[in-house]
Amino acid sequence: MNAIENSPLARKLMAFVALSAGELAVLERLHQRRRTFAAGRDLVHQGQPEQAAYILSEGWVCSYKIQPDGSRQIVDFQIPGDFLGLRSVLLQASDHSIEPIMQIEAAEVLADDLITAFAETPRLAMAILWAASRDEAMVVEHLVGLGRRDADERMAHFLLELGARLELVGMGSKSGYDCPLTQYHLADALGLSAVHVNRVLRQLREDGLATFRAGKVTFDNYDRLVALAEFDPAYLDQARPFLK
Amino acid sequence: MNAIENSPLARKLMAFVALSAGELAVLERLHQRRRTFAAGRDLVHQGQPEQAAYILSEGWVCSYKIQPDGSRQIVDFQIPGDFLGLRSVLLQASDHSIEPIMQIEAAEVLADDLITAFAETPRLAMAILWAASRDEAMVVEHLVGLGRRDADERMAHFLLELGARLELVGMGSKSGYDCPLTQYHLADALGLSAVHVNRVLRQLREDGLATFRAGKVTFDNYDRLVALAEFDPAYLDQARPFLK
DNA sequence: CGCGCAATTGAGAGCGGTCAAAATTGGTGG
DNA sequence: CCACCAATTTTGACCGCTCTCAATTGCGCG
Repeated sequence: MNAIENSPLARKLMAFVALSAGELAVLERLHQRRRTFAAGRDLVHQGQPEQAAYILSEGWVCSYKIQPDGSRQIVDFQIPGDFLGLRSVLLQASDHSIEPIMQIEAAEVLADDLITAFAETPRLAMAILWAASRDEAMVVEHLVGLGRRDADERMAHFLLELGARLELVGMGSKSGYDCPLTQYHLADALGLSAVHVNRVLRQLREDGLATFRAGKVTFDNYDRLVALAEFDPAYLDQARPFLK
Repeated sequence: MNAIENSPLARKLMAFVALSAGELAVLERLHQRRRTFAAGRDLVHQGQPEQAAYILSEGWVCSYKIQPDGSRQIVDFQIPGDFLGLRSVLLQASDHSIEPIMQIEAAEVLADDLITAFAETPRLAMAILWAASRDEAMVVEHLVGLGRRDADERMAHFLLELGARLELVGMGSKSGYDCPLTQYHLADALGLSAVHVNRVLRQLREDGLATFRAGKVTFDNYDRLVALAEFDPAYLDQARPFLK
């Protein structure tokens, strides 16, 4: 039986707080209303008023903004266990779009259900707020990368961050992970051209650091990659369950 | 008498919700514990556990991250009426540093006081969450700029955003505003070198778009500047008090 | 008056962009 | 199983934006 505690979200939250059976039950309740979305069809579109949030249980999505000139900047990717559109539940129109990279499964979460759950289980609320704040820290780190890292470091850092996130939900390790992104996705996320992304990937591969190929990322030399990226996962704050 | 409703924070929040006398009184209570900080002395330092948040009432500060190689990326600036360290009140160690750009005045806000205030006045809580979400949207827009705008557009967009924010608290207009930043601040925020910032500013000045000089920003041609930056202030969400 | 910081300007180099084309891959239907 | 098409990946040539290095100027303050 694949109980709730093996869901990606529960795995992630339990890295932060140990959740009781009761809290897990509340979490499970939030997972009703399962829905499926096709690749490429926007879940949320820039400018729309937003109503519900989602818990992503299968597949990857990306959040992005389109510029007037048509170029796209991906703000971040969400993987299983991540919330979608959490911040905008309470608030105004969405300022960005959300697109599934592949067919995904997500549980719709109504604002009221979330508020009820928070009231019942403060520790669960803490854990979810922790996750939200971690998402924010990732956006900030992304911003820093765009401002202050060159293309190689950016790519290395990106691959490592994604690996660390996936590891937390049991979908990756220090040797690598499955990755459905195209080089265009990488380009739009890293503020590079797709052509240059390709060159950077070749460089990493030829230097024996990492391989991005056929939907798989392989860390050929994890430590040297960390050194290149100056990757310090402190901002991910996933080293310690500190509320036992 | 300079009542609470003329404080920068109240002015800003009232662009979002009309606050009652009672709500304003609660807001005023949060402004006890006034403190002064000198320029250049970090309020919060990267990696420290953080305890309190602040409401900035006078002066400017910047939030930044230092890279291992010593370079600095400024994530955003805070102006009067902004919260400092709000997100990290509930949570772990700060992932960034906060430094006053000049001598500032700020009111320390304890987590408990904030929670009490939220419980008493849900509308005030809504307004503060709106402000927090607006801050996040600004970080995202900043990220987009670093990824997808060239130096001129970036600078133009930055000057316009700051102008719009200052206008909301009564410290700026479409003709310009006082700005205590150095060109090094601009460089660290925009992901450019200080040298290039200088060239970009000269360009804007010579093109008759905007002048940055002697602590003042002057919009010489607001509309053309907006066009260059493709500045769409929708993400600032400050067009409408929609909860009367 | 002189020190230090901020602003300014010039010259040269390089990272990453654009344009263009070819090779590879995966999916689809005959 | 094979042929074909679209999407993705790969590579080369050239260009330009922005960086670095270096020097100079301007300004506020002791």
